[in-house]
Amino acid sequence: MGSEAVVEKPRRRTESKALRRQQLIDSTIDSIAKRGFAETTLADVAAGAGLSRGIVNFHFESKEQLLIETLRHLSEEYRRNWQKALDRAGKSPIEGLLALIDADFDPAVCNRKKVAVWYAFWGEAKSRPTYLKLCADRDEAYSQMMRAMIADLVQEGPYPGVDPDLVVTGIAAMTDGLWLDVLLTPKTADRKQSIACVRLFLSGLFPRHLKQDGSLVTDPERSAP
Amino acid sequence: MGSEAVVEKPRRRTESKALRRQQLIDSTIDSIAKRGFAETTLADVAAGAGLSRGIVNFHFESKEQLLIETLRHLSEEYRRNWQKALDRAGKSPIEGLLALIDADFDPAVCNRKKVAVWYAFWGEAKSRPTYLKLCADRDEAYSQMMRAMIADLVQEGPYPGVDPDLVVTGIAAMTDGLWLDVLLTPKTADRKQSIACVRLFLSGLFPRHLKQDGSLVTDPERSAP
Amino acid sequence: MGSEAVVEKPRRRTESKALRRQQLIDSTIDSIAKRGFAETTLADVAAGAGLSRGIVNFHFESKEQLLIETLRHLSEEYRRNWQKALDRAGKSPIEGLLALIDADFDPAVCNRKKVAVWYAFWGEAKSRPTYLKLCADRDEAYSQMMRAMIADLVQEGPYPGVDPDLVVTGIAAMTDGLWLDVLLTPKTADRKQSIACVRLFLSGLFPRHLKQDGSLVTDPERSAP
Amino acid sequence: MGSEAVVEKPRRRTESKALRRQQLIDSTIDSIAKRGFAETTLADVAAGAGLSRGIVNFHFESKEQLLIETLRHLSEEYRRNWQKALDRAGKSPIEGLLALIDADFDPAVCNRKKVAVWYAFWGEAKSRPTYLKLCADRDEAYSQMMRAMIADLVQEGPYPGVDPDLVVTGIAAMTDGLWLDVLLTPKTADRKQSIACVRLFLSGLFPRHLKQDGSLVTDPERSAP
DNA sequence: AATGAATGAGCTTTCATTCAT
DNA sequence: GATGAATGAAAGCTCATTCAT
Repeated sequence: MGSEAVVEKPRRRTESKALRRQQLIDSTIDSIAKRGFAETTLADVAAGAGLSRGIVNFHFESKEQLLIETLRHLSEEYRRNWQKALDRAGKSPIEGLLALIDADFDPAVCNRKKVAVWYAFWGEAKSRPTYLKLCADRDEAYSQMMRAMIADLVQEGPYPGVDPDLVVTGIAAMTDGLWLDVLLTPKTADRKQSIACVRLFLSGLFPRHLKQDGSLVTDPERSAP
Repeated sequence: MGSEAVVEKPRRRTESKALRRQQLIDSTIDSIAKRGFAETTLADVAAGAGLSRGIVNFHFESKEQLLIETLRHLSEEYRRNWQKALDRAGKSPIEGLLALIDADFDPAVCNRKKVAVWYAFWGEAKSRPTYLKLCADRDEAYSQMMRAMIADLVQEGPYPGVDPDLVVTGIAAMTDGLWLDVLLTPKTADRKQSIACVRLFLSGLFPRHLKQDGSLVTDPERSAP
Repeated sequence: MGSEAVVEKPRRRTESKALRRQQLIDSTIDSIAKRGFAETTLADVAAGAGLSRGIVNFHFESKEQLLIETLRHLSEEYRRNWQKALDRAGKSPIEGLLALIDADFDPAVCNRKKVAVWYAFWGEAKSRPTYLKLCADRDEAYSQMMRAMIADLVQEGPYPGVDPDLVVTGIAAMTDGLWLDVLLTPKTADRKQSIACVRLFLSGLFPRHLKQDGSLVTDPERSAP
Repeated sequence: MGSEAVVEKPRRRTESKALRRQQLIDSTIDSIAKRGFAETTLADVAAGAGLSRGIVNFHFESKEQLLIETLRHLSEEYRRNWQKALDRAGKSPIEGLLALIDADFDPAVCNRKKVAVWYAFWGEAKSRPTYLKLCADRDEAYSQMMRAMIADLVQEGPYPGVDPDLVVTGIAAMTDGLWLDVLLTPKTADRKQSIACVRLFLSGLFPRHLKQDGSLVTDPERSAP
């Protein structure tokens, strides 16, 4: 993580196209994180992958196409990460919700390099419709999945008067904003604190499921008060 | 707001330096919002301001300096906006807090153009230390001010077990994330809903001050429960 | 003729070298006619022949060599065309001359595609000595053959004061110029008119052999005046 | 003629735009004649004009635009040349016609450099609609002007049975073809011979005006036969 | 014999910066 | 102060050529 792709051994000239594309996407992510979006050149990307200058236009149509594929890759990786977390989590809504939140701060997706790249794409989204669409789609997939979960939780509570849509919007927003802290103040932002932060706010809304310290309310307790 | 700067009348060749600088900064904001950070050129900026090509290097040291001044201007505008809101607000912590939140979604600072530019700078922050510093400072100023307010609120509650730092982090994060919605899904994100969203989460933490529907608890009620 | 070479059936990997070379030359002619000389790439040529990218450098030394062979092929085809016409023509000088002129506007050599390619090579001739030589040789072969024919005609007339060399130069020039009309104004230039044009000019010089309407003077008439 | 533009003196940085454009067009003509169309790069053109690399895209939109303007310039120069010749010529049709033919072989327009460039453009005409249009227009202007002249001559003769359109086509074609000789065999092609060639063919069609040796028939003679 | 991934030189183009006016 | 022509470095991209397979 964070280092330029290094050529360990003189690699065979012909590798599978998919592998080459992945190498180039990885190098693109490295470069955007390191140099920024505006300063990333195809020469940087090629050099980072230990390949020759013309390679990108060979495997991708253009620089723009490479960037789009990079964003697509990032999106896919993000989606797979929370999907996997959900698969592993307990069946109850609150367990699923917490798994999802943990996943958002999993070092695999939430590290300074990846976050920097996400912000780079968001930063260009307004002026590039394709990015806008891909970013909006990512959020939409995440939100849809979480909405059902929160709705169940509200019913289970029950928590009358809590609008699930508003909760989803808030959690998703808080996550993105906490990522910004990872980017801007990496010293003070850390996984544990970020998760605690989200749980604190949730505990206020869902006291029958979550204590203020972020720990889960066990069923016997819940039935009691 | 939102349109390229237009030259209404043949302006006098000699205007004050400050005015020229402001014109160029405004045009820079317009261009970043319209074309994106990476695609903004000095020619665009000059043309947007109705001025000649060489003008930027005359009034600013370089393109980089113009961008830095633009970010500084944006930061300053943001700070003045919440400062003004605070000055106008009631003296109690909860009133101040709500005023602050409202200010964050004031159309003057939270519109798609300005938000796009903020994200553009955040997107470049990792690779440009100066931006990083300016962005972190903006957040720090905001957080410091809010921290005192939340601390008072927690004491006033009292809300034992609520960590003011965590609350500040969460609100600030949620705000930034809600801005992203303005950028990515302008159709569905609006001021009223954003404010409602933040208040909902606050109501969970500070029930003696804020009802779930986001309205203020009046003092007599509070003394009751 | 006129369309890109199409691969009808999965061809055997091993075809005779000569056939491959011919395929590539045909594809080169198609590409130059379609895209122009400057825009013709080896990838175009290979794709047009339904073959792989590296093929040209395999069957020809280089792109330049392919182009030279293409010009050579064109020259050869042109020469064979008038040769064949002469073989078929009557033995008299005027019959030979008319056969030659007809041959120059035979659709096999004088169609918009082929003419475009000829002009493409002429267009590059000044800066490429090899092209210059090949083009000059083509003209020389044609002129030499025609010179003898005209000389006979002049003697047969007799047409004292008509310089055969000048006549040859003029006819050859008119032919090339009429080809340009095929290239530039294909709508109005056609075989019949082109032939009529050349014959009109010849009728003025050789009135004992050719009438103003382009038809042949029969022997009995000729003896008369 | 024929040599690269040379920088005689350290020229002032700011020259009129028109002058710069002309310099670049001249350099383009030099380069196409020297290196050919396909091998002419903007770097060559800029260097030939003694200017910096980026200059062409500054004064012309693109390379293609420069080439189009070059062709336009060439066309204009050609038209002005025969126009001027006509203005100077005697009023009679035959005098005008001969002046026109002389003009076509005037060293100002018919020299190896210029002819090479004309052929370069003709060589690319099929695949570039703009060139095609410009070239066709050039021919059309020339033909229209000459058609009237020939029609008068035919009437004056009278030369019943001579189709003026066919004569115009033939003369124009012969001219273009004789230019090709200047390009391909500069040693043997010269102004005097080219003019003699055209006149020879005309003398056959218009014997009351032109003798076989190319000299003019004086009026008294004409009335005689 | 044939393929097509890979190379890298060189192209057009862009653009921050300079500077004579 | 302000202009905009000019510069030249560096970008994205093209493509002839090479070569492992």
